[in-house]
Amino acid sequence: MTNDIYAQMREAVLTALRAVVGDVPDEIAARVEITPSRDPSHGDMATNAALVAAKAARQPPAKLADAIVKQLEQTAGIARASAAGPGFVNLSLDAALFCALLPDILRAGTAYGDNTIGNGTRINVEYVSANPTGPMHIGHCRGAVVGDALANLLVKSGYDVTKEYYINDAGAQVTALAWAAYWRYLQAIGTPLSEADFSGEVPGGLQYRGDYLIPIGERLAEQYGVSLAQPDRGIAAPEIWLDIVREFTIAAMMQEIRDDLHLLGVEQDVFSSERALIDSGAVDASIEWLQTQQLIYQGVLDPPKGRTPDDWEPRPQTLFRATRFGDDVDRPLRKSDGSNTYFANDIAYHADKVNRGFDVLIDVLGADHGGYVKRMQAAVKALAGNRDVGFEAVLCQMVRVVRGGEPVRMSKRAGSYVTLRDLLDEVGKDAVRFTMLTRKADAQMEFDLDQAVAQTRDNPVFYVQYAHARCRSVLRAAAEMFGDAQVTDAALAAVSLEALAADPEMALIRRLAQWPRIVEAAAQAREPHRIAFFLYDLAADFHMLWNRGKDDTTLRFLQADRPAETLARLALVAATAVVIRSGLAVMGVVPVEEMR
RNA sequence: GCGCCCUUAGCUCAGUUGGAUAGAGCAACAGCCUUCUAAGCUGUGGGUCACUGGUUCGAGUCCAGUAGGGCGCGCCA
Repeated sequence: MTNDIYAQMREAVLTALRAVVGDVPDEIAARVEITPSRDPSHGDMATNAALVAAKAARQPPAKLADAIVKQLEQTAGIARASAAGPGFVNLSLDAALFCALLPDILRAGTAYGDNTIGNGTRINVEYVSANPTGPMHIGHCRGAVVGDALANLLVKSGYDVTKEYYINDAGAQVTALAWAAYWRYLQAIGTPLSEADFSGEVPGGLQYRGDYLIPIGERLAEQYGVSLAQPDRGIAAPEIWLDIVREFTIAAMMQEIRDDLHLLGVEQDVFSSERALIDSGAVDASIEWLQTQQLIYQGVLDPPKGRTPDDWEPRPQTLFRATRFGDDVDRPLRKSDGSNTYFANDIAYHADKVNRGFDVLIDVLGADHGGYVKRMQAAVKALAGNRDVGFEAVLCQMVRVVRGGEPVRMSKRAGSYVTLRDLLDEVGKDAVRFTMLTRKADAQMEFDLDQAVAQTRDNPVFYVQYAHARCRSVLRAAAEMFGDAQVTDAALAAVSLEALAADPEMALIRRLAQWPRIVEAAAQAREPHRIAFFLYDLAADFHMLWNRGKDDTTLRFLQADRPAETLARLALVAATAVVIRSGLAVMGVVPVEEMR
């Protein structure tokens, strides 16, 4: 179990509070917080205990704070306590208490920062879920990275996590895909049809004209010869080829998507197929079940207010009573022609997840699906019955790709980026992942190709990696000095740390001490980007300490004539490297050993 | 017209779930290489947290409204 100084101090403060006011009701205790001080002159951390307890205790906050201070002054590990402002209690801890963290970090390794707030809760994170109608592009990439990092974060916080991909392999889109692949097939066997002629025969016209289907057409030709076409190499009846081509193309696209995800470092546990769900009868079963709950009726929706579409006609549809669960309007499950809507399929899919026993379902979605969240929330509530199943959405805003300040067009022209593969080729997996996590998911972001590979401070990927490389560099040099056995994490966990006292050293240790609470808060808020910002701050603390050695040579890590001091500092360096690795692991980024 | 998200330094963004004097990077200016990597570090200047009210010990953070931007609004997925 992680040694969390903030959690320890919280207990100490609660004990002090009880000593002053007697019993503390749970709802007040829950509001007691320990936060790191922004201003070092306020000590190491502060608590709002007196402020939140004042009303119930019928004492002015400042007076209560004074009483708490008296108690805390007796507490082991607390060097100073003082009341301040409207009733804060500032705490300064013994340096030894902070230093005692380093051996814990070194022994725990990247497990430092793990917590148990998840308490084994079964949680399903669904992300990416791109339609298998083409290669992955940058738009999919952000959701993939955010979802994957979120899953890692939840694992680290003690949740039982399943990472899932929902394949939208049913419906009109994949039929259009099959037609497009069929066109490429006909081309491969030498059809006399022009593209325009062919397109004219396709219901809805030819979509998906990208080159990526050319090899699919060739493989179809290899495997099936001319058997899927008319003798004159024209269009055969769809019954002859549609199912075959559709299955073949979806399988090929999914393989490509999985390859891309693999290159991005994303490995999901479960791939669920919409088509399989439909074929199994699950969709109809879900609708029937909702019917038994009397949550379904035939009705006519009002047109959207103030914006009636030109072709609007009131039509009776099968509707789900989403309003009963907090949605704004009831939502259609069946179109006016009786076929199921996408929402109906999605209900069956989420019912499937509910039935698999998850306690929480998280969908990582593009922001253009934002309007979808309420109805899914309503559906999950209905499907869960008397069980308590949470539904949450993490919305990812658009990414605009720029190079040198100029937007990069999403066209096929040379030098622009269409596919995830191209992005990975230029920037690399680690920079893509890290950069995608340097913004809140629900804020629009600019992905600057130049910045992502720049070796300067304004590229956080580089800056954090550089800090880790510097740590490793020091440890390599130390191994020369002391021998390998002396500078392993295990050996450094046992060294005396009394020599650590300088301000920048203590600042770094205080930062390391915050790691567990950062992980906890990020997991609770479902905000993996906080990890990236923490690592950036941690790297800044380390780079600062490193450079202090320039002004004051006694602050350099390696002191040939003072081995005890050197070993203490090595323990700090090694612990810093551990925490950086721990954070990078959440982000799915590989730490570098040296810069080249 | 309705719903969701957004608006913080010249620019790009954080802001520890309501805490003390709102912080980073870039850009500007002034410094630091006899070193374990200067790919870095230090310092200075820069703010009506879009606006107006409200809630309370306390609001960038919560609520209502206004303005501006993004996304969405039955028979697409």
